[in-house]
Amino acid sequence: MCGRARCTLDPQQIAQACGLVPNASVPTRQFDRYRPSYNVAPGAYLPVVVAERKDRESPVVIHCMKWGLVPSFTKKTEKPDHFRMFNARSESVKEKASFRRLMPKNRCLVAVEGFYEWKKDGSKKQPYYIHFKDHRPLIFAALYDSWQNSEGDILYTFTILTTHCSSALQWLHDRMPVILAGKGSIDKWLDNSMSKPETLWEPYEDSDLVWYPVTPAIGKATFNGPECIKEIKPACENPLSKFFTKMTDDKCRSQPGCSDPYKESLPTEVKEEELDDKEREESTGNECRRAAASMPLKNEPVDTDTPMKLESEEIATDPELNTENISNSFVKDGVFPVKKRELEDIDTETTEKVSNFTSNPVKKGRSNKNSGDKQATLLSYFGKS
DNA sequence: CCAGACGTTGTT
DNA sequence: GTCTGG
DNA sequence: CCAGACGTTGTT
DNA sequence: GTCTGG
Repeated sequence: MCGRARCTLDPQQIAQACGLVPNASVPTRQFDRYRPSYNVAPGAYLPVVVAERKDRESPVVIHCMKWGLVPSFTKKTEKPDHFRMFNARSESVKEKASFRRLMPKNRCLVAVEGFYEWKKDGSKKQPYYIHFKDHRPLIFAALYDSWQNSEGDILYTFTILTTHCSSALQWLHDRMPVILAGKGSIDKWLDNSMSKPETLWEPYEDSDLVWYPVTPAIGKATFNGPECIKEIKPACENPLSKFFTKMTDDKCRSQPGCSDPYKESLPTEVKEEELDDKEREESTGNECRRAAASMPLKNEPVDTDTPMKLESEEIATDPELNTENISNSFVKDGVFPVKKRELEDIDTETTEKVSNFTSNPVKKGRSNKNSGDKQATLLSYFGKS
C-alpha cells in the first residue's frame, strides 16, 4: 500500500524532520521539479533525502525524484512505468533483483505530511488520511535508482518500502509504509553501511499515528488542494454500526478505526484526539516536534539548485514566473513558493506511443495526445484564476 | 555460453 | 546489474 | 493508488 | 476484465 500521499513540505521542513543539522543549509538537486501537493501519486516528483556520498558522515542532499522505481537496467527505449514498483515489500526486498542491488548504496528518505488509504467495503471505497497527531512529517524508508533513456537523459526514481500493517491500522489495510521514527532509525537507514536494516521494518505501532475519513474525490489524481485532507462525516461502512445511532458522526469521527469491531476494546485517547482535531487547521510550519526538541529552528533559506553536469535538460531561467499569484496562494496555505514552470521530462513516449496512434488519428473529446507526463502547475492547484 | 526476467496491490 | 533457466 | 476508457464504418 | 493515464 501507500500509493497516495500529501507533501507540501519545504526543504527546511524536510531537513528538520530528518534531524539534519539545523544551521547547515541542505543542498537541493532538481528541486524545481517539485510540485507541493495534497494528492501525490506515483509518477510525480517528490523531494527525497539522500546521502551525497556513499560513506558514513557523508553530507546529505535533497534530490527531487520521481515516485515509482525504474531500475537502471530498464531498456533505454522502454516507456518508464512508475506504477509497477512504487512500493517494495521489505520482507522480500533482499531477494528481488530490482531492489536488492539498491540496498547497499541507494537508500533514501521520503518526508510527507501524511498518506491516504482506501478502505474497501464491498464495492465502496472510503479513503482515509493518515498522519501524526502532532502533524510532524512522516519519514518513509525508500530506495532510489537512476535510469538513462535513449536520449542520454537520466531519470531518478524511488520506491517506498512497505511492511505488514500495525495492529491499529489492520482494519484499514494489511500493508503500510515503513515509517522511520526517531533520529536513530533515520540515520541508520540513510547510512548505507548499516547492513542489517531489518529491525527498521517493523510497522509503526505508536498511537500517535491517527486518521480520519476524507472525500472520495481524492481518488481522482487531479483533485488537489486543502480539500483533500478535510475530514468528512464518515459514512461508517460497517453495516452493524448503523444500528447504533450514537456511533454516527461525532462518536465515529473521534474514534480512529470506528469501523473496526475490535477497536472498541482498545484504549483510545479520544479527548486528545478531539482537541487536536479542532486545532487541526494547517499551520505554517515549525510543527515538527522531534526536530524542534533536538534543535532550534532556523529561518534562513536553503541553497538553490546546484545542477548536475549530466542534466542536459536543465533550464536556466523562467520568464513566465508569476510571483504574485503564487506567493498569495502560498501565504494562504502555509506553503512555500516554487517557480511555475512546465517541466520537460525525459520519459516522454517514443516509438511505442507513436505506433499506437497511427490507426486512429482522431479521437472523441479532448486530449488523445499526451505530451509527456507533466504534472500540473502550482497555479492549477492553488490558484483561483 | 546466451536469453530472459527483474514488481506490488488487492481480490477471490 | 545479477540471477535463473536452458 | 484510483479513474476512465474500452470501437468500427462511413460520410462530410 | 484489462489497459492507460494521472
